[in-house]
This record gives sequence, C-alpha cells and structure tokens, in this order.
Amino acid sequence: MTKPRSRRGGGRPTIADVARKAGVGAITVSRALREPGRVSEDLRRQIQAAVDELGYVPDPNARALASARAEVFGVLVPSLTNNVFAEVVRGIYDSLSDSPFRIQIGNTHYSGLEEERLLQVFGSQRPAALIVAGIDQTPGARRLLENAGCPVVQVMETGPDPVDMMVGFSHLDGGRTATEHLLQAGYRKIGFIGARMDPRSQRRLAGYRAAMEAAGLFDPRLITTTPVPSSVSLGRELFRDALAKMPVLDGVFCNNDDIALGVLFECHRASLDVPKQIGIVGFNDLDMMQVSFPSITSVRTHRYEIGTRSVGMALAAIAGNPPEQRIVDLGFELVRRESTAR
Amino acid sequence: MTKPRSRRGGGRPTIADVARKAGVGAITVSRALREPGRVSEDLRRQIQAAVDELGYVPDPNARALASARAEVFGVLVPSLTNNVFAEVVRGIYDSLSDSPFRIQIGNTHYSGLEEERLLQVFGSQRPAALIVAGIDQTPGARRLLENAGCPVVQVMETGPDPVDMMVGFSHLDGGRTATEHLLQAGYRKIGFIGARMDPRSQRRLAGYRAAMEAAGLFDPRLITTTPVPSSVSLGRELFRDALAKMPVLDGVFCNNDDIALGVLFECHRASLDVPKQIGIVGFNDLDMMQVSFPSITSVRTHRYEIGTRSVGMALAAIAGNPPEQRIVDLGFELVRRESTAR
DNA sequence: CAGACAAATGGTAGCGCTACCATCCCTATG
DNA sequence: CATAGGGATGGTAGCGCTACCATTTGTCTG
Repeated sequence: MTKPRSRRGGGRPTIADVARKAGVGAITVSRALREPGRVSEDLRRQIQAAVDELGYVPDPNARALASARAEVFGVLVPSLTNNVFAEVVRGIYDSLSDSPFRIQIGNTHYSGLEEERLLQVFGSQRPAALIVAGIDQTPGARRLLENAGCPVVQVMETGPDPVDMMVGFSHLDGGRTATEHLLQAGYRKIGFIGARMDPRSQRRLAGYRAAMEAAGLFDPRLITTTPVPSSVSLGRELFRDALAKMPVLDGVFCNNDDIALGVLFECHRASLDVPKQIGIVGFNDLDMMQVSFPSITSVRTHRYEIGTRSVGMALAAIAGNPPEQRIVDLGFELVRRESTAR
Repeated sequence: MTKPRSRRGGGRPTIADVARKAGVGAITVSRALREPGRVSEDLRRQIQAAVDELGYVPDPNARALASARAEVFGVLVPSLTNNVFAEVVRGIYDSLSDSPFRIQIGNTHYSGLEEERLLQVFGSQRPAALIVAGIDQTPGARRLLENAGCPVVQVMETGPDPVDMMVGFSHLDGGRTATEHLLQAGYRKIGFIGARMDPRSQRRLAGYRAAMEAAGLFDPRLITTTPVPSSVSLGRELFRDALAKMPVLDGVFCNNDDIALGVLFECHRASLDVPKQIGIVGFNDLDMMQVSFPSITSVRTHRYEIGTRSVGMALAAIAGNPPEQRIVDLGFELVRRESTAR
C-alpha cells in the first residue's frame, strides 16, 4: 500500500517530504532555503542533498500566502512593442534574473483606467515592488500606489512629487535641447512632428515651444501631431502634412526616432537635401540613427539604465535601506550627426 | 474593542468578510465569483454589493494554493527587444486582457539552459498554460513541457513533433520563397546575410541554400553570418564584409528587416543603385519596409496572430475542447517592392 | 558553578481560498 | 402522499508554506 498521497497536490514533493528525507523539521528546511546563515553547516548540506534528490522547488503561491508577500515585481508600461519601453523592461529583467523575484508586466495601452485596473490586480498579489512608467497617474492610481505597501518606482520621467522613488530624465529639457541645436545650426522654420501625444511627448513639445518662443520664432502652424500610435510610415505622412501646411519648413524636431526615419525617407523621395534643405532631429537615439544615410541627430536616452536603476533602488528599499536620493535624473545626450550638419 | 484582526493579513478584506456582510457562507461567495450560474440571482446580487462595498479582490495566491492551479500563462521568449517577439507577446496580452489569466514572461536569452531553469520556475506555479517560442527545446526542457500538466503551445515555427500544440510557419519555405523571388527577378550572385543565427535563422538559410542549389548557383562564399545579435548597424557592417569577400554580389536575402535596412543604407552610402545593382529582400515585413526609399521587398509574417492564435488554442484546451488541428501553419506572404523591381 | 544569554532547531497555528461531501428544500413522479 | 432527484447552499478540511513562540543546547559571566 502506498501512503495516502494528497488528492490535490499533483504529486510534487513538498517541504515536508524534504524535511522527512533530511530528518529535520519542515521549518528548518524553510530556513535553510531562505536564510542559510541561520542553519548549521551540517544540516544545510543534508537538506540541500534532499532537495536535489527530490527535485524540490518551493511553491511560490504557498510561500506568498504564508508570508503575506509575493516575490513579484509588478511592472506597468503603456506599450509592449514600443522599443523605448522594451529596453526598460529588458533592463528590469536582466537586473532581476539572479534574484528570486518574478516579474509581472501589465500593458496599460496608454489608458489611465486600465492602469487603475491593473494596479488593483497587482495589488491583490502583494508584490514586493512596483515599477510604473510615467508620473501622470490618475488620482485613483496614485492612491493605489501610495497604499501598495511596497516600494514604488516611477520611471521614464522625473517630476516634483514622487509617490516614493523616481528614475528618469526631463523630457522638457530634452525637447528644448534638440530644438536649440537646430536653431544654433541655423534652421529657422523648425517644425515639431509628433505621434501618440502621451504626457512625455507633450513635455517634449513644451520644450520645443519654449526654445522657439525664446528665439522669437514660434508659430503654432509649425506643429503637426496626431494621437495615432507612432510608426515610420506615420512619420512620412505627418511630414507631408507639415510641408503642405508650411512649405517654408527648413527643419523638424521629431517626437521620436521612428518619425524621424519616416521624415528622412520622405525627404529622399521628394529629393529634399538633408541637411541642406531640411534638418532633422530625432529622440531616443535608436541604433539605426547612426547608420542611416545621412545619419540622424538624436537625443540619446538611457532606457536600459532606467530599468536597471529602478530595480536597484527597489531592491535597496526592500532590503531596508532606501536610497538617500529618491529622485534620480539620468539625463540625456544630444548626439550630433549628419542630418543637422550644414 | 475592535475584533482581533489578523496580524499578518495587512487588513485587506477576505472572502470571509464578504460572506459575513452578504449573510452567506464563504463558499457561496467563492462560487458566485467563479461560477455565477450556480448561484441564485438574489444571492449573486447581494454578494456583488458586498464585494463592491468592501473593495474585495480575491487573493490569487490563496486561490492557486487551494485549487492547485494558478491562473497564469507562462510565456517563454528568447528576447524582449526583438520586435518579432514583442509583437507575439502583444498578441498574447491583448487576447488575455479580458480573462482572469495573468501572464508571466520569461526571457531565455536564446539559451537552452536558461529555458530549462525558467520552465522549472514556471512549473512550480502550476500555470494554466505554457507558450514557448521555438521547437528546438533541449531534452530536459522538452521533458519539463511534457510533464507540465497543462496545455503547451510552441510558437513561431511549425514542425513534425509537437509537445502538444504548435502555431507558426515554415522558416525554410520563407527563406526559399525570398530567394526564388530574387532569382526570378534576374539576380544571380545572391548573398545571404544573417545575424544571431538561431534555429529559425538557420532554417531560413537552409531555404536560401535549397533555392540556390536548385538554380545551380550556390556558393558558400555568398553566405555571411554572425552570432552577434541583429541590428541595423550590424546589417551595414555585414554587407560591407560580404561585398569585400564577393564584389560580384548583385542581391542579398537578409535574415531580417533590421539587417535589410542596414544594407540599404550602406548601398546609399556606397552609391550602389537599388534595385539596379543590388536587389534586397528582408524578412518579417516591419512597417518601415514599405516606407523606406526605395521600399524593401520582404516576407511578411503574422506575428501578432501567432500570439492571439496560440492563446485561443490554449484557452480551448483549458476549457476541455482542445482544437482538432494541433499544428497551425499561419504561412507568410512575399511582399514585392521597389528593392527587387528591375 | 548558578544564572544569563545566544544560537540552533522544532511545534503549532494559521495565511485565504476551494475541493469534497453533506444538507436542505423544492418539484416531479407513480 | 411517499419517494426520488436535482438545484442551491453550507461545513469541514486541507493546499504548502512561514510567523510566532517555544525548547534545547552550549557558552560565557561573575
């Protein structure tokens, strides 16, 4: 007769099986796995042997239930295909790959309501930390973050009023820097082209506007935007619209690099010389900016580092020593290339 | 005196709180939430009111522990930034957004060992389904998939021996079709350029080779590959290498669209006329292929659909009616554009 | 050498939920 | 009108793990 195995448990070894095999109490196995320092060398070895032999893997659900804390990082991003967030997420994954923490990604589709819903779902798991993109949470989302009972890192942007911690940079400064560069290069009728005008895009636009106004060159007809998601083909279309509206255009600051690439291709098609007739500046500095012909000036942002840094701050907070500096500005760099060299 | 609240539970309402407020048993609340049809209209309304009032959200950990089944889809992809997988993942997210299922993504970094490790971790959660990229699992990974006790969908490729279900297409046929198109357009010295030669890239190369051999034009010196991850700048470099090795090159089939774009830019720089002197074909048909100047012929693949379809099959299997057809070939389409029109 | 104290180990009692098995009540049947 | 059968509801007993509080042992102090 086999011993009466649990009906439900699917036959996987449990901590009790390991304890029996190692001849110790279950709690000691638990400790050996979580706080090896508190178990004697001898027992630790015996337990490890039993774990290996049985192929025991702790059940994270049971662990979470018993300790009222799941080893999960909740991550909220507005898009999964946008290269910008993909890089941040990659940084997060790489930073957590050797830790016991799992990652749960939520896609808000740029919707505040969806963000609230996902925070509700995430909250029910009692995550170890939350990393959310952006600083413009709805009041409801903000309340959920404040009551999450875990470290929270807002990423992509910096701002004055963090829920807990922040890692990012100033999109407004980025937009201004890009525009000032075009001005310094001698361009005058500089357009702004932007798709998916999320809050960060809006602030880049504000930076553009500030620079243009300071130069006394601002004209609202220079701005061409759409709420449609960004793409290279959209960049082409928007640039055509912009040119139709303002044929005198001699430069464009693009909301992002996809748009900039689309603009460049349209210039080729229309036989507009870049940088002589049109100057182009992108945003984010994707790899292809340095390869294109002509290569495209862009504002380099540190997306992967935003991911790694946010994890580092959250881990520190979990360990009980939250970072001194709760707001980390990783800055950006203007990378000058052929598209604005005239 | 307040009633002695649990020390550990952080104060969130539990199913017992809802039951008390609604004046029913806890199990009835549980049923009302999971199988509304089995609870009378009246009670259902009362319970819903109590849930809303208390802001009750079920604890997924407790649920998973009690039912020995977590409402989680495990997803294993080799890269998070590669647009191809990002699209698949987006399809998966969109298909599951209205379901109770959460998604857990693992990044294998193209490593079989890492894949095994992640399957081990995922398995400990008893996921509702597993979706894994590729069909070349290590023997260990394959065993873990077979013993996962849940539906498994292998995606991106089709092959003869599914663990359970498959959704994808034939990369070999895709490579052959692309190459045959170049041959039909009159190109003869057709090179293959590929980065990150994962199993799918290898099969595209095999398709290229088959077509070239059938035409009596195969020459191993036409092949330029590297294990380095793909990028636009790498495409440019590899093309330069290829030209240096074989100056007679008159066409290239690129492993993917990033490479193809790099090749196009290098042609611009070197003043090589596309398509007259050099024909270019990409793979995947990203949006930018249609916009570039000249536009680039590519093999369109149905990445988003791979994601949605794999979820559909898994959900059907979970519901007890696994699809008749366990292997779904979504095919591909050659999209002819300017880069091969001479 | 008693007493204090720390380190190592274990027992017990849940964490919040659902599987399983009652129980109850109502309707249909002969 | 007794009985069977089905639908609605509830009680009990865990799921696998860890927090909390012993208990045991060894070591150091005065």
